[in-house]
Amino acid sequence: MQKALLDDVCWRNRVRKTKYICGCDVSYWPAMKSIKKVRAACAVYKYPELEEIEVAIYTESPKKTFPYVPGYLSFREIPFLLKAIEKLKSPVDLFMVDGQGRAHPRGMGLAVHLGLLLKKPTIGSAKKRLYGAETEVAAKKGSVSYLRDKKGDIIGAKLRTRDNVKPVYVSQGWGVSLERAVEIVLNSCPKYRLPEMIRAAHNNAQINGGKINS
DNA sequence: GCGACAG
DNA sequence: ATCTTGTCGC
Repeated sequence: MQKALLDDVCWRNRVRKTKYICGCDVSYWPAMKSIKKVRAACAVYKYPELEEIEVAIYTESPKKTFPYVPGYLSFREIPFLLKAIEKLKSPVDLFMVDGQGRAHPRGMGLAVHLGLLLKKPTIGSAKKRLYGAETEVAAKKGSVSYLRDKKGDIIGAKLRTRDNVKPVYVSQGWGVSLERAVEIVLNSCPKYRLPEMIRAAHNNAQINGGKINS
């Protein structure tokens, strides 16, 4: 399915106005075996001011969830993400997800798949590498190095969003150039390692603030 | 066969 | 991903 969907992907930049960016994330409880609750959250932020405009949350107690399998995260999280996204009332120009986009074994990471379904520009911002050859990136905020596939083509970027802090992996989703994606992610990290809208989505998706109870 | 492996 | 606990740097 991922290989087939790749034909519909637009790597060209077709984004002009990015006044409203929505960060998305999903949390599970418990995390490992027999998941009882899943919560997806979306946080719309005004860009580049980074002011929160709206938050939408969707919670469910699914009988069964698609397992986490590296390379197939889309099938596990997209169903929940769509539920939270459809609750949004405010307009969104671009979606940012916590995961890879083009930097994926088949070029079909979560961000790309979601963009195809929504027909909206998307960007993938991940905390760890999934695929691609990487090189060191300078310690200064704003520094970039690139992720390449086996052919040597660039499929993503390793971006330092804070001085001396572990970099984030940025890659194209749908309809956004890598250059633009890197620029947007960097402008969304004024004080923390991760983009503000993703941090907000992550926080709102938390089911038990770090405790085993409730 | 072995190592890697988003969340 | 989630949970726990401790340490290091600005």
